[in-house]
Amino acid sequence: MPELPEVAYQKKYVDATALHKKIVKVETGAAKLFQSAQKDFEKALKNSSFEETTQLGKYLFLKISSGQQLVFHFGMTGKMEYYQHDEVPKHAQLTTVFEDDSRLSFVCPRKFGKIYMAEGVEDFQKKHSLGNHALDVKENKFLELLQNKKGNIKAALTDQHVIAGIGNLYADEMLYQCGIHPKSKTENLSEKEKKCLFMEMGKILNRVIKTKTEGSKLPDNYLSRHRKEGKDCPNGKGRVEMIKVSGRSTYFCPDCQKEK
DNA sequence: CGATCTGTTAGTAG
DNA sequence: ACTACTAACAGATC
Repeated sequence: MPELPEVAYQKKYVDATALHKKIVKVETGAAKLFQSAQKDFEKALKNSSFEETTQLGKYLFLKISSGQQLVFHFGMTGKMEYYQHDEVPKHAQLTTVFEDDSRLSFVCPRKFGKIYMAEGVEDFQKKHSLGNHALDVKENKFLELLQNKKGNIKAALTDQHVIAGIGNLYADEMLYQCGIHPKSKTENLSEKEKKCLFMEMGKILNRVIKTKTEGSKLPDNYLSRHRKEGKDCPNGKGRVEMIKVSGRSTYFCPDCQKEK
């Protein structure tokens, strides 16, 4: 569940289900996800409650009564599950049992996720030198960030130290919508192209958040809906191709996106 | 069976 | 110091 829109959905989910309930019991799963001792998490969470949530890129913060922040990174397969029964879901890595006997689990089958305890959001951001939340970045700042980036544009867009929240899927979408080849050097992009990327970043992320919350579909002219080799490009004549860029599978239309 | 998947990070080499 | 590429992590799904 990993890029910014999916995490936004998880935030809404937690807000709607798990706030302000006293935690009476804590259960932990695979040790490798925990970035400090599991005992410390149990100690901090027990008899506390979740007060509010904050999102920064692909990270979700749950503030507990002490002011500390429980932080989740969803890896590739993490998600939150709230439920009333006492059968713990498969691959639950952290489960908090509330006073009313309902539960919230962080479920993560592939165990690529991470769980931290932080003193504050800004503190955490600094410590991990994360960029700002993609939807909070202003156009000027966006242009400035791309100004001195070497390498291909896709790597720059998905670099969490530059901007937090864009992953493989929506980077491809942004590049497709702007007709930019994913291997184009960032320094070769025109002002117009960079401004297009900025605009599409906001448009796409907000659009995806909306579809996740409403359960609706993305527009047909989105590449995400044709993300398979050989599929017809929604714009016309091209066919979708898959290449590796910075080690990641990258889908694009060679007809709409020419390399620079 | 093998290929693929929305992510990060350590290691290596330049 | 920065940049670029690779492997590794682990399970589900097609």
